[in-house]
Order: sequence, then structure tokens, then C-alpha cells
Amino acid sequence: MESMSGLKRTKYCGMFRASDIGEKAVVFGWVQRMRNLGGLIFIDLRDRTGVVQCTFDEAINKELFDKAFTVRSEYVLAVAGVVRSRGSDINRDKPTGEVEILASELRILSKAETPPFEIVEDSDVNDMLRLKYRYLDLRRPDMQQKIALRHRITKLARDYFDGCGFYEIETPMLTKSTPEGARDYLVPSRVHPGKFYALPQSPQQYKQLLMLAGFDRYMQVTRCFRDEDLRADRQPEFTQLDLEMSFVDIDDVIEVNEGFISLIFREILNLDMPSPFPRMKYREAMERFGTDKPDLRFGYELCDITDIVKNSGFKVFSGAVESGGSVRLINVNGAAEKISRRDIDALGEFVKTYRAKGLAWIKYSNGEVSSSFAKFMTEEELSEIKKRANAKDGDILFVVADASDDIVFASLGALRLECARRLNVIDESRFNVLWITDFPLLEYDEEEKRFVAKHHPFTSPMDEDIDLIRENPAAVRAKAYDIIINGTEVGGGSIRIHSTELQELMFETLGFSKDEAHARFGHLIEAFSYGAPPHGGIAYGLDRLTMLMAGCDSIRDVIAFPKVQNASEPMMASPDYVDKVQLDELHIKLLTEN
RNA sequence: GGCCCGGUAGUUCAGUUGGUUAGAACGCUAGCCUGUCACGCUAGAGGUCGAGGGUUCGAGCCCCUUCCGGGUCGCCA
Repeated sequence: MESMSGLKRTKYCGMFRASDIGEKAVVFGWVQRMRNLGGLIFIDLRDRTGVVQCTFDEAINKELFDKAFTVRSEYVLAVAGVVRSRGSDINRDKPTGEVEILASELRILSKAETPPFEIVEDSDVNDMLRLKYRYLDLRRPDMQQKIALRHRITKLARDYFDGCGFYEIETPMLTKSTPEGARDYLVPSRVHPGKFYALPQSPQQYKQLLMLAGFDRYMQVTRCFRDEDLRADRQPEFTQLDLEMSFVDIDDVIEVNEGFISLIFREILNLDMPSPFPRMKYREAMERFGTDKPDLRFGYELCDITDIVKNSGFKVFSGAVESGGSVRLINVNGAAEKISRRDIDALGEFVKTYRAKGLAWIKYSNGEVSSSFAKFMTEEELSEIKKRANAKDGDILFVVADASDDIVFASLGALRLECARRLNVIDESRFNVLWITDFPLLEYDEEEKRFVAKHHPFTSPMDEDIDLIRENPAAVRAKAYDIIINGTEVGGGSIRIHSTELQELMFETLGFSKDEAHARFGHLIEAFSYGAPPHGGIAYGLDRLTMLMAGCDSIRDVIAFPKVQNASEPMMASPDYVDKVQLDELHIKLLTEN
């Protein structure tokens, strides 16, 4: 091990260009690769900006050459020398390919074991191994770029919202468990035996209280915690870009945020996102795409044929209608020849995961019709279906019938995406952004036999729907909006309730007694009584936004130290057992033996 | 909690109806090589086939259990 003392970096490795020829250079970095040609050694030295080639010539300096010979991959080096041209041997694939550093000094600052996997771009290594050695995985250039991209998004966010008059204000991590919503991560209290803090699922109540406090505009880049199962786009701890504004209605929030989204796409991806962004009502999104986060980069829209088949001889269809459900289809245009019977069977299994009972289909191919259900239908019904679906020769239609609209929507919405993926019809270079608005305020929960808030209990109903709350809660629309990019919900927000009366009515509708409501949310209700401005906001999933902009399939790729499916973290090996002394101090007794 | 997919050398993978000594590429080690840049050439080392049990004359392959990972449904106000 040698000291770096006396050396000062002149430039990052990836920054050397022809204009630097003749300059003295000092670089620090990791050995990407060594090429020994016998008498001539090239070492590619890597830092976060890229690689630069360092050259060691036996004929020029035998001692230095011999030292370079001992270098291995991932050693940490300091190299001093002179930048020189590579003459005719330039490498056009690398930004630094025209030059090299002819070394006059080499210091080995740290040796390295052979890493468990190669540190190269786009390496295809088992996730568990990558995460166990995440510090090595993060050395890979593509990972460095993703983390850098994330930094740029947060930096632009802070600057942009600062320019719009937002204050960045921190809210507590140790807070209180909330009755509704996701499971909380709990933190035991040493000083209060038997009591627990909860880590925030979101700073929702705090940011509303900041509006009542008169800060007018607030933003925060903050960690949130939800103890639920993981997905490719869900981690137990994740980062929200959280905003709240006073004296605003829906359009005011949307306008500020369209400015932000346009800015980051322009600055980072050099893409123009013309605002205003399209808006679609929740009901339309469900009817056309079967989901409240539609990907509009392709067609295959849903089509309702309930009225056509309600009296048909096919009991699967007519029965579903009789039970109050619906029959809908998607037309996978031009795919009749590309989807085999085996594929259809697989897609049938696919929709069953969404609780559909089966998948009916009809194929128009070379003037012939084949179908799983045509024999039960009249010619008239079949021609009506074809007409409604706008089907042509070469198309295949998939039909789902169910007594529950939710199941029809969920399965066809997912099937639509699955077909698009299988047929590779999505233009991945495009970004499709839109707002979904007019969400229902409430949903009926069959298990709890009561209405629950679709968004959260502080969401304001539409002004014109307030009177409906008592007589027809299901029909009340919320002042809520989600921003969807490429079929991913990257943000959501709402205008909040700011009157005590309306908030109490809301709690009443959700089935809380007055006492319960005050026990759980008394602080908020009381706060509203001291002068609350109309306010609303939005929260972005920063991980998801970064994932989309980085072109990744999982948010784990844009989180430095993510967790795996069982919510553990392989590198630190968390969670872990703790000492009994620690537990005693926290007044905790385990039910299971360690 | 359910369903689907996967686990073979350091890494990524192949491995035939169950049949001799489990292979390839990359990486690694050593030697040669002065213009490479995925350097080249030569040689070599490297395997509890995730774990446990079973069937069989014989299991990487078949069966059971289990662990781990990925995706997903439920869940995620």
C-alpha cells in the first residue's frame, strides 16, 4: 500500500481529450483491465466518469513497467504522467480514445481480491450476488449512470420548486401508527414502555399541517416506509418527492407539476413534453383500458359487448350479465397468425391469476373464423360483435365475462399489456404521460362492509358532489389526480379537505364514530378549527420516476442499497436479531426463540 | 398466504430415455508477445450439481420435503 500524498488529481479519468495532449496528468481510479503486450502494458483506469488508458513502456522505464506488471483488476491506483496522442491507433468507441497517459509514476493505493463477478457494463449476474456485493455492483458504469441520473432529478426538483416558491421542510421519521392504509414499521420506545413509534408511510398529515402553519408551499425529498410485500416497482422503503400548496385547486397543482415533468425530460433526456398533458377521467380509463394507469403507447382497447350477448345461448356470457356483471373484449389487431392455440391456453392461465374464470376468443384468419364460443352464438350476434370490435381479417379477439366488473377490467387490462409485450408492439423509446382525474372518493369494502377512502381520508370530494356523500357515497368523485407515465403511476395527489365539518362528515362516512375519529385524527380536526387554507398537493414516487427515465424494469436498479423480495438486505444482512439486553431495555419479550 | 419460473466451476450457461472421468465461454493463475483497447497465443487450476430424504444396480436428471432468488395475485388508505 502506498500513500497518495503529494498527488492531486488533475482530471477525472473519463475527461481526457485531444486538447489535453502535452499536459501533465494525475489520475486516480480502479483498474478496469490490463493488457500486457510484452514490453508494453496498457492499464484502463476507471472512475465514475469513464476510463483512460495508462501506458507503461519497458523500454522507457523498466522499473515502472515491472511494477505495472503486478497490478490486477480493481486495484486502486494513482498514475502520474503526460497526456499524449495515440497517433493512428485511436479508439473511436471511447470518449478518451484519442489519448493516453504515458506514466512516469505509479502508486498502488489499494490491492484487490478478484471480485466475485466482473465489473462490466450490463453484466447479467444473479441479483442476490449483485446485492450482497452491492458496492462492487455499483462500480459498473451503467449503475453509476443510474445513480447519477437520480441525483440530477432530485437536484432539478429542488431547484425548480425553489424557483416556484417552495420551502424544503423536514418532517419526523418517528411518528404515529395510522389506523388505515399499509402496515406500519414500528419502532419501540425505551422511555414509554409498551408504546411504539411508526415510521411514516408518507408525510401526509405533517405537510397539511405545514399549510395550516402558513408556509404556503412545501416540498421534501423523503423516505417512506410500508411493511407490505415487494414488487418490481415496490420497496418497503422508498423515496417520495412530496409537495403541498396552499390556496390552490386542481389546475394549479397540475400546472406547476407539468412544468416540473417537462423540465426534467428536457434537461435529462432532451425530450419535449408539450403541456398541458392529456387528462383522462378514471371511468374512461377503466372502460377503455381496464386500469387506472393506462399505457397509451399502443391500442388493443377494451370494448363492451354486454348488450349484444346478454340474451345469447352462451351461458358464460349471458350468466355473467344476469349476475350484474359485464362481457368485454380486446381486439389484438393483426395477431391472429402470431398467437397459437398454445399461446391462447397460456393467456387463459394468465387471466386466471386475475380471477377471471376463463378466456373466450375468436380468430379471423384468411377469411375463416375459429372460435371457442361461436357455436353457441347466432350469426347476428357474431356479426354484431365483429362490428363492435371493428375486427378485420387477421385479428383475434379475447373476451372475458364475469359477474364482477372489477375482474373483467383487471384481467383484460392485464391481458392487453401482456399481449403487447409478447407481440413487442410497444415503442420503448416513447414516453407517454397523462393525468387520470375524477377518481371515486370512496370504495365499498366487501370484507369490512363499509366504505373506505380510495385515496386517503383527507381527500376532498368534488364541490358539486358533496351533497351526494350521504345518499350515494359510491357516486362521489374526488379532487384527486394521478400522473401516469408509460402505464406506471409515478405520482398522485389531491386537493384536501380543509373544513372541520366536511372532514367529520368524511370520517362518519368511513364508519368512524366521532370518538374514534377524534382519538385518531383529533389533532388534525382541531388544527382545521384554527384557520385552514384551501390546499392540495402531490407526491411522486422518485424511484419509479427515475426507473422510467433510466429505462429500467425495476426500481431496485435506481436505489443504491435496495431490499430483496423477502424485504431483507443481503449486504448488511438486515434485519437481524438483537441482544436480549437491548430487548429488555425496550420492554420487549419475544414469542419465538432466536 | 396462493400461483408461475429459476438454483450445475468465481460468473453466465449447456448437460440427450436415468448410464463411464459433469462440459463451454468469460474470469482467474503461469509462460510468451512493443500499439493493444472484448489484445493474441500456449498451458493450468477451479465443482458438497442450493440443502435433506426417497426410488433405482446406478440420480445433475425422477419423487417428496425444505431453503434461497425473480415475477405475480392477495396486500399496497
